[in-house]
Amino acid sequence: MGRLGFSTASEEETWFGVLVDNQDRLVASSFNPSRHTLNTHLKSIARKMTETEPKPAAKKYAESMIELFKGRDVIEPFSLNPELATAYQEKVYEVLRKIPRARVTSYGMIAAAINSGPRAVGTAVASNPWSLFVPCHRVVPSGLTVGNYGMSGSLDLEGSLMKRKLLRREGVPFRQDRILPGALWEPRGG
DNA sequence: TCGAATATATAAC
DNA sequence: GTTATATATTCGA
Repeated sequence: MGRLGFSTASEEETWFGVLVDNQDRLVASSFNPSRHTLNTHLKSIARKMTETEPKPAAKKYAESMIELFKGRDVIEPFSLNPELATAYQEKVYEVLRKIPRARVTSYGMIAAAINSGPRAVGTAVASNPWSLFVPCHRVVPSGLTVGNYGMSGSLDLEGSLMKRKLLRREGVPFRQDRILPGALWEPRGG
């Protein structure tokens, strides 16, 4: 692994940051209202990499994050650096990337699709390094509540509210605090 | 509502 | 290496 690049952008009182490798592949992305929390989080990820020397990075990813944050599609292609993912996590993330915009699926449905268990899927989804680019916010509990969302590592009410906001902006239909069943998307096997 | 089952990941030994 | 502990869950009673 060569040198890592780092880039941030800000919008709507939220900070967005990406780590990229020397081939411009995404190593990680994250966002948080607190710039400090965001930096701390990305730095802790960077420490896991074999080298962590910063370099000026492609700003386009941070800007893409803002597009995704606003619920829009991103045309700009991106590729992912898989170094941080285990084989099992890759299987889960492969499913996540297929979830269409404005749709959701559940931890259990993913588990069924890859012959695993829902709690295991939960831990994998929770450690998704590529916030927004790999849409882990589209995974919800089977009861179609919003469920949990960790922003830059922290699990709190803010996270849930953010998850709900992201889904609503994409066009996921809600009634009160429940997602309407029509938004449910079933992962096809493999 | 509550407890058990469940498949991973991680830390400690 | 191996074991213990913790999960962004689920299902049944």
